[in-house]
Amino acid sequence: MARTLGSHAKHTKPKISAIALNLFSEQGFAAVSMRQIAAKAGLQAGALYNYFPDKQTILSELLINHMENLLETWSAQVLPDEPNELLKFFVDFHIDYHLNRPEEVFIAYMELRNLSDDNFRKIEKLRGKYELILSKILSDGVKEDLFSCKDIKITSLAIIGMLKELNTWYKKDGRVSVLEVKNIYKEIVLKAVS
Amino acid sequence: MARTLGSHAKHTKPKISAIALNLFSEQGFAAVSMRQIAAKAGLQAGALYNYFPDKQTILSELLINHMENLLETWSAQVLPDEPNELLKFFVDFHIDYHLNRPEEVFIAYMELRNLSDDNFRKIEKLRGKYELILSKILSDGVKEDLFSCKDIKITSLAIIGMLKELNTWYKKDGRVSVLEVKNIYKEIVLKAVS
DNA sequence: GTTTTTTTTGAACAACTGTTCAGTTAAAAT
DNA sequence: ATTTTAACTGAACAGTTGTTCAAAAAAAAC
Repeated sequence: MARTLGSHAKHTKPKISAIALNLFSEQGFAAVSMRQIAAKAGLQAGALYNYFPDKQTILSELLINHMENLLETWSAQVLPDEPNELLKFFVDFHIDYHLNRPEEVFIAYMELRNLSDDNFRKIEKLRGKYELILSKILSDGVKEDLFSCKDIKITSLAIIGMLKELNTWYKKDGRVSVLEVKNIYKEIVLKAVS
Repeated sequence: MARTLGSHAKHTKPKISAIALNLFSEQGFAAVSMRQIAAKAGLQAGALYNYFPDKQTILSELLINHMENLLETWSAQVLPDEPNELLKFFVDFHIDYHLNRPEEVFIAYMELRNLSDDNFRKIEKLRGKYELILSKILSDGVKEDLFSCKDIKITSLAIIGMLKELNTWYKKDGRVSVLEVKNIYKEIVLKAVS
C-alpha cells in the first residue's frame, strides 16, 4: 500500500483548524488571512488547500463540529428524571461546556454570516436541536405542574441567551468561582420558570 | 462669512454613517471597504476622509453614539417609583429601544475588538453605566424586600444578556407580537428576582 | 535502492486594501 | 463678477487578498 492519504494530514489538518479557530476568534474571519494561518502552522498558504477547498470551509467545519460535538456530549450524559433536577443539570452542563470553549462560542455567535446558505442552514438545524432539548425539559416540567411559563419556545431562547451572555464577561480568575456562578444561574433559571 | 465648515457635510456625514452602519452590520467591519461605503454614498473613497480621519473612527463614532443615545433616552423617561413597576418599565424600554435598532445592537456586540484601546474603554464605561441602571433597580427592590437575588451584578448581566438575545431571533412579522414578547420577558424577569 | 505517492514550496495571478494629495469643481461671500 | 473656501475627484502608493499550479521535496512501499 502506498502512503495512505493523510498520513501526515492527520496531524496537520487538526493543527490548521486549531490555529484558525484561535485567529478567527481573536480577529474575526474576514480579518484573518490564509497566509496568517499558514505561517502559524509552519506552512505556505498554498499548502492549506490540501486540507480545505477554501477559506470558508475552514470556518464552517469549525462551526459544524462545535455544534455536533455539543449535541453528542449531551447525548452521552446520564440524566436525572425529575424535571427540577434535569433543568439544573442542563444549566450546569451548558455552563461547563461553553466556559471551556470560549473561542468556539465566540465564532459560533459572530461568524454565521460568513457561511454559505447551505452551511448556514446546517448550523441553524443543529442549533434548533439544542434549543429543543431545553424546550423538552420545560414542557415536561409544565406537564407535571412543576414549571409554569407563558411560552416554552421563547422561554428556552431567553434562558439560552442568558447563559450565553456568561461567556462575554466571565473570567476564570475573577470575583466569583464557576461553582458560584452556576448556583446563581440555576437559582435565576429555576425561579424564572416557577 | 465664508461658507461655513460642513455646510454640505451636515448632510453627507450622517449619510456616510448610516451607510456604514448598514454595511458593517451586514458584512462585518473588516469585510467592508472604504470604496464600498463611498460608492453607496455616491462619492469616491478619498472624500470620506473629509469626514472621518480613518475607517476605525466611522465605527467608533457609531458605537459611542449608540451607547450615549441609549443612556440619554433612558434619562428622558419618566420613571415609576415602585420597584416592580420600574423593573417592568426597564424591560419594556430595553426591548423597545433595541428591537428598533437591530443594526446598532449587532455591531455593538460584534465589533468591539476593532476599536482602539481608548475607544474600547469608552464603550465599556458607557456599558457599565447601563448595567448600573438595572443593578440600582434590583438593589432598591432587594432593600424593600420585594426582590431577592444572590448576586445583583451577575443577575443584572444575566437579565441584560437574556434581553439582548431577543435581537438575534425576533422577527417583527413572526409568530408573536412585540407586546406579547414583552409580557413574556417581563414575567420571566420578575419571577427570576422573586 | 528504486519507484510511487503525498505533501509542500514558491512564484504568479488579478483584484482589492486604507490612505494621501495635487488638482478640479462648485457653491457661498463679497 | 470675482474671490474665497469647502467638497470632491482620480490617480497613485505600497501593500495585502484568496486561490492556482508546475515543480521540488519528502516519506512510504516495494
